[in-house]
Formats: sequence, structure tokens, C-alpha cells
Amino acid sequence: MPEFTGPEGRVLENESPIKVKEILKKWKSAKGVVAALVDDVATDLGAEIASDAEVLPIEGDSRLGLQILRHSASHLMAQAVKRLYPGTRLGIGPAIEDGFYYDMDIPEQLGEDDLDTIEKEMRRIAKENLPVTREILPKEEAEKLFAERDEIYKIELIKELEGDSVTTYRQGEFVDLCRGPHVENTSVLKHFRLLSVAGAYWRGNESNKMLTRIYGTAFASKEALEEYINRIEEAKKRDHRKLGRELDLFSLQPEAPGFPFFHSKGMVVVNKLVDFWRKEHTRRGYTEIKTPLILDRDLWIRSGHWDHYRENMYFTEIDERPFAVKPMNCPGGMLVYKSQIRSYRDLPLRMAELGTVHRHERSGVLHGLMRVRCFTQDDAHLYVRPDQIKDEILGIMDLVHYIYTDVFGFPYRVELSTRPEKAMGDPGMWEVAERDLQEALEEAGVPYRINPGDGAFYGPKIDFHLEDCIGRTWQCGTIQLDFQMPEKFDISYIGPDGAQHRPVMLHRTIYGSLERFFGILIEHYAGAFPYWLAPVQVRIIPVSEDHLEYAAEVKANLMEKEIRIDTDIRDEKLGKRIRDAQIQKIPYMVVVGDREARTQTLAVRERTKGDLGSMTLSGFLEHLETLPDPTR
RNA sequence: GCCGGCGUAGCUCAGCUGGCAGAGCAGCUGACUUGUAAUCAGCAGGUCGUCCGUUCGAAUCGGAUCGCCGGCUCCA
Repeated sequence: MPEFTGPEGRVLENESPIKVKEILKKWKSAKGVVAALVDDVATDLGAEIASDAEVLPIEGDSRLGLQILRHSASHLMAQAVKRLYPGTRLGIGPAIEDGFYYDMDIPEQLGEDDLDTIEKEMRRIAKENLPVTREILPKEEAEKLFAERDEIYKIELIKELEGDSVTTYRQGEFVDLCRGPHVENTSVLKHFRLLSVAGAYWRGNESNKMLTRIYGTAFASKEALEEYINRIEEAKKRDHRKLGRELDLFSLQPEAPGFPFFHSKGMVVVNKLVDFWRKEHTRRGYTEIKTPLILDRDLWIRSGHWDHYRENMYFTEIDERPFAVKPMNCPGGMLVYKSQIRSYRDLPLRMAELGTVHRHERSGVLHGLMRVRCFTQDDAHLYVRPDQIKDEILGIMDLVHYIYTDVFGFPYRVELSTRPEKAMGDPGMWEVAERDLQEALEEAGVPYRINPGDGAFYGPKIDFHLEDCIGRTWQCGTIQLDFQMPEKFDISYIGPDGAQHRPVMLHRTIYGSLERFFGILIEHYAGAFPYWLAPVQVRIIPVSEDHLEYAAEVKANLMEKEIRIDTDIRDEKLGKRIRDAQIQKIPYMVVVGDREARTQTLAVRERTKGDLGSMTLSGFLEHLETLPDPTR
């Protein structure tokens, strides 16, 4: 007799085949359950089992449960779209992080306004209580089925599937090719919302037809859905493009798409980042160089950029001689290396450069400060002996961790990217390089993901990714191992044996681009920068006109200490000026009125803590000294 | 680059099917002389992204173009 084991040691014996749902019901653990794990395989509640198995419920609010809910919601949406827009052909419709989408070839053009209509239709179908049923069909039969329905994309998918049969899911008149599992009835789907429409190439290939993609999300409860919607709203408030304007940090102008303008307040932050960066690099044995923005085109032919990167480069001409605007700093750095004979005693040589590069990015990909056409990399090139590679990588990873985690408190993700298709050089060298990077990662004990084929054309890389406020991740830091460039430029060092040897080159960045890192910081702090980075650190608010003189005195004293300070001398109520300083996210407000002028004190208000009471100037300065400042 | 959406005052946004361009905030001026998240009143501010067209008449309709937004593709 088959025996089923369940959660908390539950056991059930049953003679005949039994539905998963019945088993769970007998255990009284069917509530809020959307599917089950049968011997670790996600399975429909309606599936029958007839032999020994472990059966565990998958609850709607679990990770797996949400995936199933969302996948089913994508089917529901596709069904609604097909009802509303006959002639619609289905592409694919998976669950994704935080939601789902479905790509469809819809004969009409849809806008965001149409989402309401589709959502209403979805609710209608959900109420029809349609059972969702699974069928296994031989491939030929499935092809016939989808051919009758003119589902050309599904047929393409079936042809590529392994095996002789495929599974389909049916709810009412709607049939989809799908592995499942799904909820057992459309009525289970209650808490969903459609979010946006966008175009997406069929199978992500630019040369294919562009389909309409509709994004949505679904949750197990109304509360969870609402919380998610609120989170999106909150995230929008942190958008660095919005805060950049409101806090007067930077702007983008139609005259220069993708080329940001930094306002004086934004420059304060960037300059502090640079101060900190420079100090930390000096401490860690880096020197700094600067190479030209424009260099002879031949250099780029020699470096391989002409062959591999030309479409992203800007070119110009000086006195009829062709030049290129640099998209990377390495070739210039090579010339500095070659400017003298290097000894093995010089290695490892760590040359940093705040290098401004220009890259032609396609117009559709530009995004605030995160994706621009001109940015400054906090670059460094390390020239090392082969036996020094691993230690140097570990050193860089330590620096990355210090800056990301200890100083800024960022969670980050590490990826190892391997040889791409259009790679330069010998595959054997690549293998060695990839292994070196992997060993360093293992040694550092950092969790990482492998990204096959995503390396640079000259070498594999370790990438460090940070997340923005709406969950998009951006590559910031990178470590790239390069055996090609030293070869191409024929660089060498003199070994202890008096012979010439080839150094290995490491390219690396920590911030990645100052622009992008700045953008991520704006979102990370929601514009409320810590004291050491704040564009204005202290704002003085005189109670009335009578106190302007004392305010000026206080200001002069604080300026003397290089504190970034301004005074709100507008003829407004105190409350109003406090409010404005709060909105501007200024860390400290200093209110000065009769009391303070008389006793030579300051009434200090901290942005998050509120009124700190009155203190003397030196007391305030002492307090400020205790605040973290990695540039000190 | 591709698909879709959007461009009205410095900012946020009204302006129905074509009929003299509006509000709030910000700015300026004045009154008030302010004590910890919005004092009141007045003034000023726009070639309705740009160009071409339809029309007696265009912010509104059509086309092109530029820019922005969301995706896709790309991202050394």
C-alpha cells in the first residue's frame, strides 16, 4: 500500500491513487496551499499519485508558491488579452522576481490605459471558476492543437523541446504550452495588478519581431499586494533623477543627451568621494596618473579596440590626422608603463587613474547617471608577475569590501564573467586567467555567480553589482585579468636574471564610474547623505532680522573649520525654514535668536533626531568631530 | 537602434469632442518680526519641445524631428 509522508511527521496510507489535494486535506494542511512538493517536484494539487512519496504543501505566500501564483496569473492575463483582442498569439509568459509578464503578438497597439480593461477581464475570468487542467500530449498532437489556434510561436517552442511529448494547461477556452504547475482554479487568483506595457523582441533577439510585453504582479493576500505597490511608490521617491533635480545635484539637458551636468552641490559629493578614494589608494600603495582624452587612432588599432569596440567610440581629426576619444584608459596607461624600463623590484605596480571616458551608447539605453555616454572611471592598472596575481586580486577584493560594506553599507553581488564569443587571444590563456580569478574568489570565501560568455574581449572579469532603489542592479566595481594588452604593446620588466619578462595586467575599478556610483548613493541614502558627504552640512536659521549679525558671526566661525554652511535669511516663519531645511535633507540646523546671541550658544537641530537643545560653538564642533568621516 | 507612452511657467500638473493658456509650489515686492516641518497679500513668469501640414481658426487633429520615461537588444 502506498505510503505518503508529510510535514511534521504526518503519514498517510491509501490504497487507490489519490489526488495530492486530498492527501493534504486529510492532514488539514490544504489551507492557502497552491501546489505541493512531491518528492521535491512542484506538482499540481489535482495530480494523482499512486506510489510512496513525500508530500509537502506549497503555500501561496512562500517563494515557490508566489512563483506558481504569478505564473498562473500570467496565463489568466493572456486569456483575458485573447478574449479582448482576437487574433492575439502567445509568446512566453513566465513568473519573474516580484511578478510576471507575458509576451504576445497583439494585433492592436496597447497603451497603459488598456491595462485596466485587461485587469477587469481577468477578474471576470477568475470569477468564472474555471478549473485549470493539465494534459500530456504527444508532440505531433500538440503541434496540431496549436496550429489550429494559429499559435506560431508555441509551435516554434514545441519543435525545440526535448522528448516526445509536451504538457499543456487548459482553463476554459484557453490552452497554453506549459510545464506548470499551476493553481487548480482561476478563482484562486485574487490579488493581482497589471503594471506596465513594453515592447520585447521574440526570444530576445533584435532581428525577430517585436511583441507586446505586459508586466504584472500577484500576491497571496491583499495586504502583500498593497505593500508591494507602496514599495514601488516609495522607490520612485528615491529615484536619483528626481532627487538630483530637487536637491540641485545635477541635471541632464537636451543639448547633451547622456552627458550629465554636475551642479555645485553634486560636485561636493563627487569631490568628497574622490578625496576618500585618493586617501585610501595612497594608503594601499597606489600611485596616480592621468592620460589624455584623445589619442591617435593607431593606438586603438593596436589595442584591439578598433576591431572589438569601434561602434562604441567617437572619432575626430586633428590636422588631417585621425584620432579617437578614449572609451577606456588602458592603452594610455600602457604608454606610461612603457615610458621607462621597469624592474621586477617595481612590481606589483599599481597605477590608478580617474579617467574620463566617452562611449557611444545607443539612445534607448541612457538612464540618468546610471547609463551615460561620458563618465569617469576610478580606474587602476596593476602590472604584476604571474605569481603575484592572486594576492593582488585578494587585495582589490579587500578594498572593494571595505568601501562597499564598511564605509557605505551596501549589499553587493559578485559575478565571474568568462570568455565571450568575440574574444581576443589564445583560449589556453583564457583558461589560466579564469582559473586564477576563480581561485582568488574561492580563497576570499565570497559567494559568486558565474556569467558565462560575459567577459571583456581581452580577459575574464570579476564584477561587483549594486542594486538601485527599484531593484535594478548595476555593475560598479570590476577586476579584469588581461594577458592580451601586455602582449599587444610588448611591455616587459627586467627580472633578477637580467632578461625581459612579460608582466600580467589587471584592470580594476571600485566605484566603477563616479557618475553611476553617485546615482546609486543618492538612491541608497534617499538624498539624505551622511554628514561627511552632505553638500550643505549645517544651515543657520536666524529667528528674526535682529539676529543676522550673530548668525554671520557663527557662520564665519564654522567656515573657518571648513564646514559647508549656509544661512537661510529669508523673511519666513521659523517653522517654514526648518521644514525647507528638512526637505533639503541638511544634516544640522542651527537656530539662533535672542537667547543664543545673549549666551553665545547655538540651538542645534539634527535632521533625524530633532532638537538637540542648545550648546556652545565649541561643544557643537566637538560633536561634529565625532561623526564618521573616512576622508579624515 | 527597436516597441510603446509622454513633452503646457523653474517644479508638479489642469486645460472635455479645435474658438483669446490656468492652478499650486518656487521666485520677486510689500505687510508681519517670526522659537523647531508651510503667515498673509500682490506682482511677474509660457512661440504649449521644434518644424511642416489640415483648418476661417491648432496646446488640442495629421506627419516629421528632437528629448524624456518604461521595456527589449546592447553594456569592456
